Amino acid sequence: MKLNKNSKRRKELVAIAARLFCNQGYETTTVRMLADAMGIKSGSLFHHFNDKQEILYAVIESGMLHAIEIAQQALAITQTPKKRLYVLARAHLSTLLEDRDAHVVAIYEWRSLTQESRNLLVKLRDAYEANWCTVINECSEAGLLQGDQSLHRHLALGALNWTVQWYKPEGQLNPDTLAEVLVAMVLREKN
Amino acid sequence: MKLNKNSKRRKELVAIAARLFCNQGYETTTVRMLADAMGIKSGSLFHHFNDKQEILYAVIESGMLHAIEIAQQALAITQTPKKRLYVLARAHLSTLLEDRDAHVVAIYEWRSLTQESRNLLVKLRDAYEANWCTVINECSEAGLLQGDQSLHRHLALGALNWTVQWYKPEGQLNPDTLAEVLVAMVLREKN
DNA sequence: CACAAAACCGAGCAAGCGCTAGTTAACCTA
DNA sequence: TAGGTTAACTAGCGCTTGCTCGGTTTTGTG
Repeated sequence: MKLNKNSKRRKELVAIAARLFCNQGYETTTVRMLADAMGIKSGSLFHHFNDKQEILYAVIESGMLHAIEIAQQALAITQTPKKRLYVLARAHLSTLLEDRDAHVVAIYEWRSLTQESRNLLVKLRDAYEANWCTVINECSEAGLLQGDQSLHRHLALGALNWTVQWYKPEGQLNPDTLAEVLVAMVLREKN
Repeated sequence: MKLNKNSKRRKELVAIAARLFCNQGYETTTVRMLADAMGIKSGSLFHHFNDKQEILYAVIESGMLHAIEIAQQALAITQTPKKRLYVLARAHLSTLLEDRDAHVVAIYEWRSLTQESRNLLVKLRDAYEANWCTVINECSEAGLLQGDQSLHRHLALGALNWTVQWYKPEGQLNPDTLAEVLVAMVLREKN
């Protein structure tokens, strides 16, 4: 049995699975729950995916691919180091908000992936974080920040990723301002 | 059947459960695995806990109670706002390292708690975060930082909590320095 | 040393789990 | 309209899960 990984139907199912995995967790979401939400019977699920873990993989992969795309686009049209740091942070927030389900799942359900799946996704994550390495290095060379670059990167990404725990886009704080504050924090500028 | 919540044996079991929940996740850790690691049979587990979820609750509660204790101690003997921010960050890192298992579980397995358990633990979390509210307000009144205090708190706690993802205490970076960098970041000071 | 309390054992139940097998129905294309 | 492809269905297998319960052993104490 071979599956069509790019089928339109499959993409719909992945989005539905992302929602359930995000809300209830991977392990507590049964294939029957997934099938119900998809409007099919549980057996039919395995026409689209080889097993349950493959659905989890597909959810996380889709979120990461989209994140990489958005970040590359933002950096391609931006020149100065400080602005590049800003658009990267802003892009990070965008993906965190747009594909919130997928990214929450990536953070919380990582350990339910097989080792093989993890290895593949680590490559995607590294490809994404390479953007951060580049931009932080640019800021460093421009004299905008001092010290351990990987430490700056980890602290910045930590502060950003933690926003899924508390940030509500319908509140007073908008993502643009949030990204600005984060840049000011990393570059030690009053704002 | 009434259980002794403060029994010594129970505390040992909670520490063992924390380790398993941290390494494999709550849902994928079976009561049989727990019992094995504890050196008893699965049925005997329910002599100490009413149900599996109660073990999860006990793990998280113990971590939070310890964190509150450490933070209070650190603040009790420290005066100036900047130093208080430092010792609070340093205490946060200490608990994150000493009770790593419990805190990882608190972050990742929150959703497996019953609503009732969550409500109880939210009170503990609020009690802990009240320290951060206080100290950040002190820094603000001393003119050390400007702007939205809760935003500063969320970004700082995010950067700190994310350390469980990457920080290895056996590496070059020691916790003291890490806490210093974090304070500098929050207060926008070069370091 | 008696005896209550605490800790543990061993067997197993009822429910739910991921997944499979075999089949049917709708749709496209030659 | 025949043949193939895709997507869905029904039914249920084999196993694991959290948890129960009656009985037994160990431990602490007056």
